[in-house]
Amino acid sequence: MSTKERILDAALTLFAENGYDGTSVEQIANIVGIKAPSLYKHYKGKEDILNALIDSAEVRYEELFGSENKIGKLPQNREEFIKVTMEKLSFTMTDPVIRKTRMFLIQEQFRNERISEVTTRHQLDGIQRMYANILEGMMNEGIVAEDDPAMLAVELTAPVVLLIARADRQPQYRKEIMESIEKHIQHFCSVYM
Amino acid sequence: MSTKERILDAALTLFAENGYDGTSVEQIANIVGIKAPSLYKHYKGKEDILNALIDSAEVRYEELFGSENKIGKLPQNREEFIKVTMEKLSFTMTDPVIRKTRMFLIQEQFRNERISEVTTRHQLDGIQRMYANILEGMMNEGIVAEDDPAMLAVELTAPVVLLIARADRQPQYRKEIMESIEKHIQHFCSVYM
DNA sequence: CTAATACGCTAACGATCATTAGCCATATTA
DNA sequence: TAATATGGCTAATGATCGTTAGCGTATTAG
Repeated sequence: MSTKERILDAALTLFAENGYDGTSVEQIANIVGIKAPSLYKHYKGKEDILNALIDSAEVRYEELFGSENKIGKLPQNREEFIKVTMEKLSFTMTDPVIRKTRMFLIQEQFRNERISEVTTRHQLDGIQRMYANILEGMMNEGIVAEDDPAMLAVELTAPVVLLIARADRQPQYRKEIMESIEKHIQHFCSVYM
Repeated sequence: MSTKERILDAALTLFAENGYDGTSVEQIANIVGIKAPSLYKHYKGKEDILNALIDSAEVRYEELFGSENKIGKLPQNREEFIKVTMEKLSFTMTDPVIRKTRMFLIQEQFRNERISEVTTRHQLDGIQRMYANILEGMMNEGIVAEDDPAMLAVELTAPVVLLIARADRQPQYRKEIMESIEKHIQHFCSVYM
């Protein structure tokens, strides 16, 4: 990894942990293993690092939820749907970069309009559009009862997003939270499938 | 309002807007109309103000969701339930103190364990326990189909909480978000009532 | 081979931060 | 009425912040 990338990586870790204002340029440099002024050979300043991080958050959002339904082929029944969904969520929940990006965005969401928008996409639009696609496909195949797919996607994803946010906040309850998520998905399926 | 209260009030406004680390003691003093050092006649330091704010957030949580179902008498039908719920949500969404408390907590949720817990109560446990009570009551009276009340409360409140958070982030969409909330509640009722 | 670029370093800058010391006027209490 | 407490003020402190200047070395380009 290049120094420039390692700076971004360190900044993401620290911003997620302590927020932008709670992180000093020196702390970032420390993790990278250089002195603070050397950092300015790679970025114009602290704000520049912040913007680069938002850029990479946008890219990651595209990778996760972007353009087409990235879940592979459509689940063919309730059990398969639950299995695939839980796997994807478990990954989202534990992958360090995704997790840090989420924590970083949530803390800085009021800082400027761009972060507000990215946060909304991360927390709402992205996942919901993805599941709206999946559910619509399953409706067409008669696996899911006919309904507004966008609406159903909200009902499915909102509790999950909130519970994942709680796991970020209180990682000591990760196991129980994972069970709550599964319980919710089971309930969702029992109502709509 | 006493100076001590006005300091808390100013701090809440600034912490909600710029976060704890993004707010200086001088800014707080400016709003109150005193000089920064005078502030130390009322609080030991900045951290002390933070703790007092968390205290008052806990009190507010108790007032909003605490002990008993505070929604008054049980709604007797679907229309009444929607009306009462929308009123309560509209208040929660726009009341300045509640809104600022929410924004403050969300930004500082990773700062320490106490804030983590209060945030969880504010965002999850509080509202959900309240609606679990209401829904259970309505089940007993045969208005709502028999089900796990806690589960149903999650399905009802999670999308609402997420959408309110979005309204905090992007107030320019408040109207559309309010409509989304109503649409979701209608959908919820059409499924379970 | 030489010039230029990239990237590390130290030293130092001014700005801002939270906080303390100490002074003074007013209000409260003994 | 005297003593004390309250709550404002100015001045100043040391710490930390982000950032710049400028130097040296190694790599790259012409």
